[in-house]
Amino acid sequence: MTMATDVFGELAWRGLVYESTEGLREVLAREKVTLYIGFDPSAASLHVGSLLPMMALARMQRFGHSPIAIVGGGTGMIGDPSGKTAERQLLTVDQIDANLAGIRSQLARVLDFDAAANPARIVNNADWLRKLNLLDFLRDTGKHFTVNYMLAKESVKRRLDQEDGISYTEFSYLMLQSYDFLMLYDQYKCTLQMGGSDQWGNITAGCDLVRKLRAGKAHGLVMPLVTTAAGVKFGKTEAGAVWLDPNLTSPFRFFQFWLNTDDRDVVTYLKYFTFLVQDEIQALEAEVRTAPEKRVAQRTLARAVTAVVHGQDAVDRAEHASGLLFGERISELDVDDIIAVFDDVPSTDMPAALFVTSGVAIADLLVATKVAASKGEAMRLVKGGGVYVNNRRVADERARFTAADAIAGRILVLRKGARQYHLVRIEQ
RNA sequence: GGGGAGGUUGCAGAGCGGUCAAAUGCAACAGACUGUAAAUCUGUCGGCCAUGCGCCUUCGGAGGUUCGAAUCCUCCCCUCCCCA
Repeated sequence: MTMATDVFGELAWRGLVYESTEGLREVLAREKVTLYIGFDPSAASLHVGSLLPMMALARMQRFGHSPIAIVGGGTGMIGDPSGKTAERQLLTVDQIDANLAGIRSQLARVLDFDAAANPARIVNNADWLRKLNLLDFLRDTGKHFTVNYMLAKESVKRRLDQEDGISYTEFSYLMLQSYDFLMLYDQYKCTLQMGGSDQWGNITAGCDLVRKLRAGKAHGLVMPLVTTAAGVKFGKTEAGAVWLDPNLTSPFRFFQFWLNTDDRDVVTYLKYFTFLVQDEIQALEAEVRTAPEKRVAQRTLARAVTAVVHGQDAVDRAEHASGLLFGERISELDVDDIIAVFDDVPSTDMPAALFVTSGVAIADLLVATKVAASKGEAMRLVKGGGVYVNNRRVADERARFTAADAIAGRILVLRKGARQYHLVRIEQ
């Protein structure tokens, strides 16, 4: 048996079922449902954390269910207090609309909108929330929420204990999210909401609302939070969050992020973030045990995820670049090849006039490219042996570089630490 | 309205007239080891010039006392706690 025969079983062996409502498993086995997951529109791009729900929608669709991605253009204006310790910065309508467009295209990478029987949909809850009338809302929906219940919510309780408290705005979030569920139930017969484990309270509240107002049975399923064995926040690197937008996180860095996955996490991530089946993952798990240094599981993970998000071309280029960067001598490479390899890597153009006679000091180079925040820091880095030019360690913190040091007189490859690269192009 | 505690370098948290760019922990960055992993160990961790034990800007804000203040005084702003 290489694949669970029912979605619920499939999700379960992948470790994606953190909690679910009674009877969901049977419902999913019996009928095709419409389900939804909400995505946060507070940025113009999703990051790797959102990959888990994205993949979840795709998995559901593969089993014949109809996925809806709801982008919270309405609720995004409010801000979900779940998992937040501080009040959110409110976004303007324009910002949110701009963000929606970006997110939409990213979701489109894993969802099939043209499937005949169960097409995926993306909806914006602003369509109904923005035109909501306060009095009607309070009478029809608000009546079904007791403040007692809302106060008991974990996310609210935590904020109540805090000095800053919680605003009425964010306090209302629960009702709005529940209202979304109700609207989707009405419009698309949507009977299942999924999300991260922090959404459990919001989701069950929605189920209750559907039951009270429509006498319908709605379900919820939440997935675990993605953790790292090392205890750091998932999806962060030295350079910050790992985004799905290639302009924010280059495919090369994206690929590298996955490739650098901890041995202890890699099997979990294969289950979470790829479509690989049980047999394949088990084989990789064995590989991690017997030959961890080969990093086969990490490589497979990086390939699979990068292919889904950026396409096979990006995978090929990232692997090619990785091979060159971590393998051969850079200075032996062809300039055009280097420029191609470093296509993804941040770069800075500097006028040729600077590179004549005495040249540019390494510290100035590091500051100009923002590899170091200050000259003092740059000096320290070099002194500590953490700076490389053209893959050669810079030994002297007062070293200067001229066009003669550049590859073909045009390119200096700066590197900080093991793998943070920056390309300096000398303008001709 | 009354009483009390406090705001310190990313966070937490010492310092309470000079030896304070400010202990310690965490985070972060670099190095060693290694498998582009983890753990561990080492170093760094305001800025500038340069390499002197130099200069500049920092300890909620504005003034003041002093040869000298994060440390004392005055006023202001903000937070928390207790009482009403």
